[in-house]
Amino acid sequence: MNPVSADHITTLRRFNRYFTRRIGVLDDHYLGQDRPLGEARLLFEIGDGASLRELRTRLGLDAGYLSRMAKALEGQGLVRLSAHPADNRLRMVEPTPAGRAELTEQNRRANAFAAGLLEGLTAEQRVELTGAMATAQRLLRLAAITVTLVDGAAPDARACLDAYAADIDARFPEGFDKSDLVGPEEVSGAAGAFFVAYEEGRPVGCGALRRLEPGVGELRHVWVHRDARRLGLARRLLAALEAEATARGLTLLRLDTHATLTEAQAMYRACGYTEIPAYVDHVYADHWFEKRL
Amino acid sequence: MNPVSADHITTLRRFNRYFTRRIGVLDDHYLGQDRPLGEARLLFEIGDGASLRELRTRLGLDAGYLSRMAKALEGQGLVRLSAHPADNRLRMVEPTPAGRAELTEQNRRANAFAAGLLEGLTAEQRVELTGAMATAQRLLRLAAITVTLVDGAAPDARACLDAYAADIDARFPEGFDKSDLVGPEEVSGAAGAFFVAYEEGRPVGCGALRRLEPGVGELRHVWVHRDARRLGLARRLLAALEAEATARGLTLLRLDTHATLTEAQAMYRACGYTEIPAYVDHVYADHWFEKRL
DNA sequence: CAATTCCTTTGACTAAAGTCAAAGAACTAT
DNA sequence: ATAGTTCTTTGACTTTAGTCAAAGGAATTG
Repeated sequence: MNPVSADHITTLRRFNRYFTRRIGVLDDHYLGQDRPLGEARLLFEIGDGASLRELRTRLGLDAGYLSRMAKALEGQGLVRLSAHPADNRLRMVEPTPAGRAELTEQNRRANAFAAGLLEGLTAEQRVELTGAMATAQRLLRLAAITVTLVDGAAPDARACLDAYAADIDARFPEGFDKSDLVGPEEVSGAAGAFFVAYEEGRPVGCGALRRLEPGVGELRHVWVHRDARRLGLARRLLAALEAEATARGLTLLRLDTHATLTEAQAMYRACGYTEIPAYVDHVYADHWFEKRL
Repeated sequence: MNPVSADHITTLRRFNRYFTRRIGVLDDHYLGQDRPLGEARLLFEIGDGASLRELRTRLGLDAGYLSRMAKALEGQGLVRLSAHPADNRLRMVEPTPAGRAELTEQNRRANAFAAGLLEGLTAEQRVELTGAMATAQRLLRLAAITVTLVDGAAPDARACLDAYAADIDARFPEGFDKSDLVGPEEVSGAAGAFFVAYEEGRPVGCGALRRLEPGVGELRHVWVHRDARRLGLARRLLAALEAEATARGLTLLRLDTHATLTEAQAMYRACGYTEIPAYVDHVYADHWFEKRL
């Protein structure tokens, strides 16, 4: 990793200070106008309903503390507590109509606050500001995503492949059959490698490397979760796969893809892959690429 | 004011939520590693020294609460309390060497945290991210600045003019004499107008409009505080002055400026002012502009 | 089916954050 | 010089946020 310049650190910290002081803190204040911030946040996080367990992990709260806050909200008539239909240990929390009304009001206030911030700007400046925020958020998210080598049989790996299969099943006119996915043994140990991208603990992307023949590898199942697209994550995955291939002494990488996946093809081209004739006959493939490492 | 689009509000709120959750909160956590957050923040805010009164307004704290926290920090040997030399009601707080050491450590941690955030990005992405943050901050600041009409004799107006005079005294090779400033009566009532730009309660810019002759006005002393430059504030001031001139039935605005103030000249040109021959003989003027409203 | 794990509740605390009002010393304006 | 204002301190509180451990019912696992 190249070292981080002091200028960048200063800019980030200055922005952070300014932003949290001016906006973050104020926003919190608006959120919990009449009730403790903890309760207001909890109500917000409950949204359309959730289990206590989910809330506990999402907000990082103590179980006892959460239990009491939920009871307090129930006492105020804002939420209803019930047992989970399938697992009686879990408790479900749902907003009542009064709770929903409060959420709507929270929302209205937050919107008014945001609108107030933008009001002093011209239309072009608003576009510039929101554009800059979107850019910053995209890059902050990308920076927080880690790409790790996992075993091909790991639950996260299989979960990614299932999600991948569901995604392309919906995209290919002919559908997609899961039997076409690589088996765990094809992407483990000497045979290959499997990478999973994690964002805040959840798998949001994957990519597999498989040995085709001596010196030649194949990339398969490069996939990014719908919510994590347009961040530049596919390129990160590709870079990890290529580095792994190089480390394994492979000098040529091949891959096949489907005509409908035009963005994928564009990305492969942009990353130095060139289209080649079919190197293998494959049900779902109609474009083939390779890159010399 | 044109209405704020819902898309912009959504983007801003989404960014706000993501940012405060991911960075703001964490940063606070790092700041107050071994001591209560309140004390850590107070120490940070004390910096190289401040009065309790200043801290109270800056942090918005209760006087009693602040007094106790300051005493707690003193008890830990981190700050020294003393009376203000000129005003014995005020108490000054200064960090001791131990306090400074703690600040340095706070700083180190915050830097490490910021560096960690940027680490996963390539050099170009870091430039893009910090650029976007700088843009966002600039526009958020601009949005928070209000331009108000004040009396030419108001203390804020005179304070701005004094700062303006000091600024250009340092820039003009021949210096600048304060007697050249407009008098309060020239920019009040029917004779003229005076605008002050405020950022979080402090005056950070000004501009004066003076009636020259029927239908013709003159702009004078358009100034922006050093800390508030490059935000686009001068244009805002100009817009306010022009709107006022229009409201007063003026159809032509004139102004003079000095050869050394090249950015000012560029701005006037960009805002539709055209250079004209001298309309008045004036010590500090060697360029003249006008604009038809 | 017994042991273990999971999830929530309850009791018993603590620390931090903040509020309010009274009082007193120091300055300011008239 | 006096009245009013400003700033800080102190006492006496309250609320919020959070921790820890014990306990019990419900699922899971060997």
